Amino acid sequence: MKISELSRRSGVSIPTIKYYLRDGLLPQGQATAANQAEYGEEHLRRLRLIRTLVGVRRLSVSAVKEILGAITEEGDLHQIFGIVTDARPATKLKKQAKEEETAEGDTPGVADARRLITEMGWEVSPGTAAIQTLGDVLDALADVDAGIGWQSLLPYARLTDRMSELDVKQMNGASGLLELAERAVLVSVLLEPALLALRRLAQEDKSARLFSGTPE
Amino acid sequence: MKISELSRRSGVSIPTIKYYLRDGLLPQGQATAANQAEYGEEHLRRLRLIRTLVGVRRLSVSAVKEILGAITEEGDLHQIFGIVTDARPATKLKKQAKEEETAEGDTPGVADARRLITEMGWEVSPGTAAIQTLGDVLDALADVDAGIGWQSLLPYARLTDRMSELDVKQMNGASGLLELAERAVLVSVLLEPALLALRRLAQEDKSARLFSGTPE
DNA sequence: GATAACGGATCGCGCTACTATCCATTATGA
DNA sequence: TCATAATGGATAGTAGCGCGATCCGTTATC
Repeated sequence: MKISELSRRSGVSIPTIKYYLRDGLLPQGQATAANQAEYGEEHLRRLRLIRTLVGVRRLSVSAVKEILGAITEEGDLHQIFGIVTDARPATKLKKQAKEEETAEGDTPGVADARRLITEMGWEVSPGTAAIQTLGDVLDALADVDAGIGWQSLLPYARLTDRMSELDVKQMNGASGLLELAERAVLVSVLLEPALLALRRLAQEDKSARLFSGTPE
Repeated sequence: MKISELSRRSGVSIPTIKYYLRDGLLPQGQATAANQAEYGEEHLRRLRLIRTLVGVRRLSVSAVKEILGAITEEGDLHQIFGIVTDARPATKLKKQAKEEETAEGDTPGVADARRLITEMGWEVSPGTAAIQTLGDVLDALADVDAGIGWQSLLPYARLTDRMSELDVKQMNGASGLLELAERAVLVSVLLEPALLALRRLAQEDKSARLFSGTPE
């Protein structure tokens, strides 16, 4: 398959494919001459996966690159889950705002996040990016004085614990290791917007029953 | 309070504050002269909320603007929830990819999303953006042949249903209507990255127990 | 043997979220 | 009182991201 066919079958323009090739998102095809290369079905699968993560999940190209790197390097599924978990969604902000940003120790929020993890009995690697994310949110909640602390998140944590059991159940039925890894990415990453959408729908349903038509 | 004090107390640079004022994210201060204006505590609160949504939740400035508009316009809490739910997180993609994008009817995924909502007994306005989001994910799952359909999402939906009950419980204790609306935004929007982080931590825990050290 | 497609590289573009600079005006303090 | 600094308002510039457009010399195709 040449690049034009790859473009037609994937619906991705040739300049975009070239861009992904340059950036290392998509592996180079088998070169047959100085200016000819052959692409296979794996390239098509890859390309579809990339477009799904970028288009639907709205990950940055660099984040997708990290995830694809994790898939490609051989490793057990737990390692893949770990790297996928660590993949950062977007760019960071500048400094300013607070000194805590540059401090080398844990922020109060991160300490609370670790408390929550201990309370749940979860065993996770202590440097996971998710801990930082959770800590950032707890810091922000404290900053705006929302009255929502880590204990308030415990019931949420119990629900996500059950969710993750569903997640690992979705992993059955994949054949090869590569396919299993791709499936892990889909379940872990692509389901995220779906879960948020489900929560918002459920919120709308609940808020209709409780708050509608009852202004101050 | 003048702009320099607002900047110091919020940690946001003066040019950025000016930018938010221009963009209508932050209401203008009370003008006391041609080149003097007075800002109050509400401006400080607003600014902190903006920085939280942009910095922690990583919403785009335009999305934050929509949400703040929803807060400010008087309305019942259910309306606010609805508008917050509809607020789009990022920019759209170009066309191409599939013809379904431009089709005016529902995609198969959106139809499935509506089936799921019916099955859950949820009552939501039929034009909610969350339905589209959910449909997009279902379409993407079908495209990559993941074997995950709307029925697979039912157990997830039941968990998010319980989550939303927690969410509305968090709404207690706010005094004014404005404060209630801000709280709704925090619970609905700011908790999203926290929930994803919790799910990832739980996934790492579960995958460690099930998959670690068992390569092909 | 003309034409089209190929790969590879470079340049440019539209968008976002700011940042920097300039300006005339107004507060501030020795 | 008068130099200095800060203010609001406007305009212009910036960095990064995700591509698209174009040129190039080479190679398949009819």
